[in-house]
Amino acid sequence: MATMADVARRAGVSVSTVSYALSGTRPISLTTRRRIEQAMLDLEYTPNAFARGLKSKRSHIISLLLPARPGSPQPSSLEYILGAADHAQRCGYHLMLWTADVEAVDDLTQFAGQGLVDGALLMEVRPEDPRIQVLVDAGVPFTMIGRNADPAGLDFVDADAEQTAEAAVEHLLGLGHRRLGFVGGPSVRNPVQNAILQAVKRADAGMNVDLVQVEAECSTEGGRNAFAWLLHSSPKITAIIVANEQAVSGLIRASADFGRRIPDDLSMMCLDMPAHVAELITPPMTTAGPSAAEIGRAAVDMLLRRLDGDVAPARQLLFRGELNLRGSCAPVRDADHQTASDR
Amino acid sequence: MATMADVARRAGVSVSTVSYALSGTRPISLTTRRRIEQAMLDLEYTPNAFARGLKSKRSHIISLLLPARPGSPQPSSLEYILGAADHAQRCGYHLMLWTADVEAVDDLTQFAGQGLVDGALLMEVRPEDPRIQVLVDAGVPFTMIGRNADPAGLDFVDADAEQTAEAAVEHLLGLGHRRLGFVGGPSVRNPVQNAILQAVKRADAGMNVDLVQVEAECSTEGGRNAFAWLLHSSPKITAIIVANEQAVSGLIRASADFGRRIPDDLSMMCLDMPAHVAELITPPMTTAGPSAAEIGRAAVDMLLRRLDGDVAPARQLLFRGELNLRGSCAPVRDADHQTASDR
DNA sequence: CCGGACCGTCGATTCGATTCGACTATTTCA
DNA sequence: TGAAATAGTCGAATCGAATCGACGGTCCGG
Repeated sequence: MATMADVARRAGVSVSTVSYALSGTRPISLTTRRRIEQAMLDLEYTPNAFARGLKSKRSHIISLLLPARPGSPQPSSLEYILGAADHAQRCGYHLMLWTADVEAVDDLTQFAGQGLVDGALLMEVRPEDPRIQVLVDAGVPFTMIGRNADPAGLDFVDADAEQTAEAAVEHLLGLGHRRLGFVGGPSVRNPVQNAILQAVKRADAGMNVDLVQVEAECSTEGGRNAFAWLLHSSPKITAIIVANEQAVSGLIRASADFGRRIPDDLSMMCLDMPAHVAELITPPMTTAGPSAAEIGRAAVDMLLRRLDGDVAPARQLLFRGELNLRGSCAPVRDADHQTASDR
Repeated sequence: MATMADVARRAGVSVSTVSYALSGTRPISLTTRRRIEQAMLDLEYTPNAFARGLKSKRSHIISLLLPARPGSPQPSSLEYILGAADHAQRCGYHLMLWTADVEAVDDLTQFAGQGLVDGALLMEVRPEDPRIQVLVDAGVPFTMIGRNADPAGLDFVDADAEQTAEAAVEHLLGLGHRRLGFVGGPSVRNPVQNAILQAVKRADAGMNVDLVQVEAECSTEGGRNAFAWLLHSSPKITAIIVANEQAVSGLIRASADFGRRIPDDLSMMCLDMPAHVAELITPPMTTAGPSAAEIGRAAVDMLLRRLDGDVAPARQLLFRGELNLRGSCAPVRDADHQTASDR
């Protein structure tokens, strides 16, 4: 309510002096500073965000671009959001949510053009993501959480898909599994899918590993279908790696329907699933992947550095995915090696 | 980038004319309007949010106050957030996240004083919630999602705890259960807990229903402890109603440890758990409660109405909780009536 | 045919903070 | 001792849009 002019009047100085006292841009004598501070306290003065933003071209607001149809939420999104929001706040920034679809280019253009936000965090980045060009054109600095097909020259934070895939594959091979399945999401050219393939190839030193990959829709039904397909293409399958949170329920349900007990008959592991969700599953789901909250925080850090004038070449940060062993993976049973096709 | 002055120059009119053309506040001739629109297109003009906010005292930003320690997120929060964000956006508003703790009164005071937001949505409202006074003092209109101890005169949207409790209790009694348990959260004076108690009392027409209530911490461990306590105080218990998402994993785990199969030996039902989470559990969890996304939307609606100058007395909206029957509740077995104490 | 009601437009002021140039008083150094 | 640097403060311009009062022109009714 109170304005700078009010404070100035009460402290018996000019408006500019108050401003300098607040920002520290120019030296102010101790006595004057004290009077001003007292006046600010008395009047409960809070600088007006708009006036400040108008003149200084800095809003201290960053936005989180999260294309999300409400109704089919990914639980892990929440971790990113909270991780980012919390950290941004600690750094003196506000976090604004932008949920419009990836394709809503015009809306985004307008949003970016308003000058409301200092920068943006991009989530659910697609290989060819139209939002990137919009932000570049509008001159809004941004950091991606995930990455597009050609991220050269762009800042991003992402899970280390190669390393995570390797850890996951290694674990299952170590348990004796040789016939693996992979369930991905519907996104084109999922980097994780590729990473798994590579990891299997690399590890496959005469082990004769079999890998079947399938893309599932993000729903229980999608998971069911994926499971049926997997079993159809590789009846002797003993372990499944899932990179699609929303399909897990269907996979579990279907595996029960097909009479495959987890982990006795079938091991299952999910990538990038939050711990509290994994704990809910019976048996508790073994997972692999970095902490979403931490990635969110790192993305904020990276963005804020740019806002502070960092002109270094594009920074790209990968997060190691830890393996969280719970109860959904078990050593392969010997019987499976011989006769696993007759169920 | 382009300003109103640029547009005015290009269209050969004055700044004020452009402004009137944009807002429609005063009549503008068709030919002039067209020239202006063309100029705006040519220059890709977007009104500056700060200048607009400074002059008009309206930011078209609302904030969502969601005290959340990242690390222990409630999956249902995400539904509220996305429901609210999406709807706000549709209504031409931006949604800003504020994650500071309920007790961080000073931070909130400053935030509210900045004039950045037109209004606020309050989540995780406590019986005695200091944020309420802060917002009232700052003159920031707000709507609560949930309610405090004395919500008279305040706008809120909430689940209809009485009705939901009644539906839940009725369902279990209908299945023959007479020894019930209730697991609540750590919040003081949880209205749901009370509602359950009342519902049991009301329904108890000589049925001789037994109800044991316990508060659990929001964690797997909390759920485990609650289960042990429940079993200790009421060994013959056959059904549990849970109003604490984060304790469910512990309850499930403990019930397995104690050899109680769900739903054969023990029925379990969770209030206000999102469908996609309930589907993950084995067996799929029966739930009761309204749609979080819908509540989020309704809260936005209510708030925006106030921002549009609605001066009606406080609006208070309760949402019916639908029962979603999945697989975690079953008819009580007759044996339980006679000898359920000897496990 | 003249006065008032409207229409369409413009100039000037305002919102509240930032910042540049200028000015005074004091200090520093050659 | 005089020139230059420094500390401390002020006034005024500025950011970009909203809005009020005013003004010339058109139209209508009496």
